[in-house]
Amino acid sequence: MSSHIEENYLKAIYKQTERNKDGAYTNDIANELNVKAATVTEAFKKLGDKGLIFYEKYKAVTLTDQGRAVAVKTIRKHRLWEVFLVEKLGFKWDEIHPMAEELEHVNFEELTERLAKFLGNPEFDPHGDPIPDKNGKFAQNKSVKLTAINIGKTVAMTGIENHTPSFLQHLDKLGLKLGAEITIKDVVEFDQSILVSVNNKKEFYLSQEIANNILCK
Amino acid sequence: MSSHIEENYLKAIYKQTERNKDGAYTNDIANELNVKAATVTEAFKKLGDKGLIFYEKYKAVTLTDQGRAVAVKTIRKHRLWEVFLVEKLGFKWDEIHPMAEELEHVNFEELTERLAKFLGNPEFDPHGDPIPDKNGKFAQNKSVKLTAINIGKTVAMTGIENHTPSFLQHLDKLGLKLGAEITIKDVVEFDQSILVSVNNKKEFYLSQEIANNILCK
DNA sequence: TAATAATTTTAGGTTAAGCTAAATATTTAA
DNA sequence: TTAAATATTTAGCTTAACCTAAAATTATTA
Ligand SMILES: [Mn+2]
Ligand SMILES: [Mn+2]
Ligand SMILES: [Mn+2]
Ligand SMILES: [Mn+2]
Repeated sequence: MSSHIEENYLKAIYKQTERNKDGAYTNDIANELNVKAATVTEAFKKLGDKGLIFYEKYKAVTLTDQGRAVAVKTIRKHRLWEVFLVEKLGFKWDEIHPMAEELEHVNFEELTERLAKFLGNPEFDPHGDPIPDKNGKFAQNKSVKLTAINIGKTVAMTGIENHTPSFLQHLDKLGLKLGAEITIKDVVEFDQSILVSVNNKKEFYLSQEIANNILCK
Repeated sequence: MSSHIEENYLKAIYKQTERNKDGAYTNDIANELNVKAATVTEAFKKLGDKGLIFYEKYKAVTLTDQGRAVAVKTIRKHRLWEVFLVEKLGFKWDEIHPMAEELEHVNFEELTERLAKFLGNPEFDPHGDPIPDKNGKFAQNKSVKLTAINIGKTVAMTGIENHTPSFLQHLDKLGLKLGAEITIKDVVEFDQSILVSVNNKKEFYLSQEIANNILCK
């Protein structure tokens, strides 16, 4: 299994396990990576043989320490390149994911570490996601969903839980970027949408669906 | 044929054709890419079918316009990343080739063009090799080999014809980097080695072998 | 120019990573 | 608690990119 492909499987398993700590099911990964379930079963067998995941037929898989290390390193590379693309090359946050998806597979430890230093050892990527350090440690960010904030409170936007370009572009249009000060003005009982003001300026309604995908603290 | 592999073949054919305008022979490419001759024959057939090279059995192959465009774009990406690695990340010129060899295959036109701009649209890479512009045009650099310079003349070092780490490291040790002012003090009749001074300071002998791999103007 | 050497191609095989269709196992719901 | 639905695995195929060994072609040299 080429390292490129291996890294994509391990990263997908890592992310799925973050959502559901049982682990990752065949279908989860098939959907994430746009391959068929049968293909994933084969991949699971090989990753199991290599000691990168725990695999038992019909059970959700989880990462071994070794597998997790590969996944976390890949995430580190991905997020560092995303910072590079935004901070140095001026891309917008909705444009960078596909490029980082390729750059993350260039494997030279010295390159990664020098890139990190060049960027000032950032702790968060342009989407507010934490960048693990070279030992695999993530900065703790105890953010909560915007839907959990009470009326009257003001919070700072720290991240998002949906990375699709359409969601990101919509946030841009609303002036909602990382660091924005959001005040909860009201909650509509009928549909749970919320009335917010941003940086004490613009005021508008956000659907529950949107508010659920915004993290803050 | 994955684009990654295709680009490596086309780049190798391009470079070989620069050396020998007949084109590239099966064995040339097999040696360059560390694969067997039979593998190259197969690749030639596929590249021929795709309209990227002109292939006739037992003849040297040459690039079509389309194939040349891919090769030149790959060279552009390679050399831009080399500039990045040296100028921004502080790598030395003997360390960068393997990393650029991977980075060159990340294919997003906008990324390449923004990288170029970020680097100040450089015309030469850290080895003095010209970087084609986005239309595939190379800056003309009419450099000549150091062995072609007469006694008494002073020239500026502009490039090299050998990119091995050991050669590059040796040049470093001698203080010979791009831009260095080299004065030809003497030519030894016995072995054609030359006595040079660098930046009017150090003076030493260079074997013909070495002098042949140094370009200047 | 004929024999030898070198190069290239062909034939046949392997491995990785994907696929579809069918078989099997697990989960859900009547 | 069985039947139906869903999920996973197995079996068998395909394609790309490599390989070795043998055959064919081209180039060199005696
Ligand atoms: Mn990826
Ligand atoms: Mn991100
Ligand atoms: Mn390459
Ligand atoms: Mn170079």
